[in-house]
Amino acid sequence: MSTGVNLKELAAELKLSPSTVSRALNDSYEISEATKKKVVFMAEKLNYQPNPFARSLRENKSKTIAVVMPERMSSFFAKVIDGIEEVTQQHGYHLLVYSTHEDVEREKKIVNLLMNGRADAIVMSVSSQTSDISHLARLHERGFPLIFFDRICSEIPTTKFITNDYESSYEGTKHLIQQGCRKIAFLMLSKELSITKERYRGYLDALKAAGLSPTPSLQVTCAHEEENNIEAIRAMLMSEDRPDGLVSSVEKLALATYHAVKRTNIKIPEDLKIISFFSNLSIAGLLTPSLTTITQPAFTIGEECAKLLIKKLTKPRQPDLPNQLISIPSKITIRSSTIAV
Amino acid sequence: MSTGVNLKELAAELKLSPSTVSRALNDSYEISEATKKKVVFMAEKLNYQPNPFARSLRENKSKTIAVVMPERMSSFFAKVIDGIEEVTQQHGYHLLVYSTHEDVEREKKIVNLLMNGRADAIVMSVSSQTSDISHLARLHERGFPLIFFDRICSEIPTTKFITNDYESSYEGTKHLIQQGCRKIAFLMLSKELSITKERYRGYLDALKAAGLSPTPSLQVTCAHEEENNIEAIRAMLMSEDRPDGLVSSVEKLALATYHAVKRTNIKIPEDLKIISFFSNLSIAGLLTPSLTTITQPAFTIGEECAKLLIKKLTKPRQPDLPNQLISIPSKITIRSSTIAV
DNA sequence: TTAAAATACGGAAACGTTTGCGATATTATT
DNA sequence: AATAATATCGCAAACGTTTCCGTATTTTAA
Repeated sequence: MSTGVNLKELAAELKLSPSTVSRALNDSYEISEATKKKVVFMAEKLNYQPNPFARSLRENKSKTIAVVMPERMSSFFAKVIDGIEEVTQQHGYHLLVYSTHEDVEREKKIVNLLMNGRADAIVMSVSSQTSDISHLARLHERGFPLIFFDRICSEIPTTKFITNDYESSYEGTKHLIQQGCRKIAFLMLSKELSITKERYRGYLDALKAAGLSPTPSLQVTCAHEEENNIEAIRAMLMSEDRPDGLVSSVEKLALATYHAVKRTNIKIPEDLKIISFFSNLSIAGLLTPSLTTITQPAFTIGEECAKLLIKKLTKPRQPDLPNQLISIPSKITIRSSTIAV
Repeated sequence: MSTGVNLKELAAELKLSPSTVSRALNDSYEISEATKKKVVFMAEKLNYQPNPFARSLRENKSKTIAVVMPERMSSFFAKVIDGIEEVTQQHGYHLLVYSTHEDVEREKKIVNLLMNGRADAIVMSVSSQTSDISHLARLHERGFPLIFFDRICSEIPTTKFITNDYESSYEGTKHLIQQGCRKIAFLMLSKELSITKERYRGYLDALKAAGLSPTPSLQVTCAHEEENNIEAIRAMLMSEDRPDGLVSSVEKLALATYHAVKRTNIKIPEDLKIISFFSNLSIAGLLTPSLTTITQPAFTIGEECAKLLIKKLTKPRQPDLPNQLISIPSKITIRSSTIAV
């Protein structure tokens, strides 16, 4: 595979030195307008493309951002990356995308590989297994630009973008209560996850505010394997203490719940009302009955992550990413799954 | 941001020359086992990470593969990338991922950027707008490794991975006919797309084989905007010549059809039977009624693309990617949406 | 015992950029 | 008119690897 002409060849063609050509292409003040024109014209003509690795080596930056997330087949993460790409592409940045598949070991391997400077920054959402955060701490201590979104790592003092997990969960639970629910289940992934902690807290506080007490058996922690989740949820739905309402803290568990319900004779919303954090709006409306959702601003979260990073990476003397938690509110859309009958 | 030690510093620490250390780490036969041990040990101790750009510059390869696809929020493409990542990660390759959002201009920009060698190969599925393929032809003429999947570009003589589009569509249409359908609609994206051409051909041939003639007004070409698609489909479903069966050539149009049907009093499968190319199996079972699907082997397609590329890129003297069309069969799963009543 | 071959390592060039510094020619200043 | 300032460009180093080549030492062959 032959890459096209390089700087030296372009310079030879112009009877100029490589340094002059380089400066001309980078619009340096040291070069006259006349030669700039000539250089740019010839560069176009020969379709000169600067070698990205030579440039990266020299400038010690890659114009690349790495995105590390737990899974690819999730409309939430897909939208976040779309948002990131939207702004990074405008600034000529490239995206390395990695999926950990909820596996910490894979996450560690990826993060360690990224320490060699292949990317200028990392924006990530941690895996549900992540409890040991030494790999992330090391990254940050080295001064590597690191941003978290959604599933954050609060111990690491950097910028994190989330939605208002607590409030949304509180409001969602409150909505169920207002619709007459008294025994409300809560579905979550690992309890270590920042989002489950916050959403669980909102759920509990809403119960308490209504004078309800949580039922431990109705709080089920799920895993990666869908079929197992469906069965666990079905068992819970059919138990003695069966719930009349359910809050799912993530999209996939709402789908698992619909599957579980299909295996019973439970009726939604008559016997069970459901609300879930959910990003795939098109699907939410197609479920039967349509699902009341807490919609995270996925695309915006991605955009904001990228904007901050681009600023940090392109402006000359930027400080470290501040230790702040930026919350962008979700929106609750009431559909049939929580309509009182 | 401080990257760790480099080769020179590591060599100094060991009182060896950089060349020796480099060879030791690359397990060269010129280095004694004793010093290899010492070098590897010290490298581990100092956490030496080779600079990827220096290596890329020198070796003229990036250990990176670019994936270019039309959209990210599609379970099919997500699964394909998962498949690609599964094998590339095992070989230490990285993935640059780009979404064209079905926009040719964006596709061209991305492809042209990729010509500078930032990636060692491209695996792509073209946008629905792509009719001018000069950017892809140029890429291939330069000897750049290029693989197509799903939405291929048949004019370019390289390897393409698809599913058995024609046969699956033929069988799917035949299934509708067997269930009693006589007026069968066909939904597609751009007619330029390889997949619509093949799937449309299968549809037509199945009609012909059954002695049915296609109705032009039942063949609707959709676009990017979901709401427009829904309305176009609804209009078609409510027209004089309303269909009693429907084949959707892509997943998103099946969802649009369910939305359209919700706005009418049409009953599935009583009034209308539906089959679609569809990858999100979990969702297919949750639709009401559950959707009969033609499931493409998305993950496998990704794996096969990656395997071929890895072989081409890592083995010493590999020939160019052969001009071949590799078909991996889809699987039809019959669900309620096509059950005769 | 001596020449040849194998072993183990170092020096330096090369990959393609960017940039500090020096050099020349041109213009402005006094 | 002599000097200083400015404009424009080239030389060479540097980024961190890999690898060609040379060299010194040791081993093998005759």
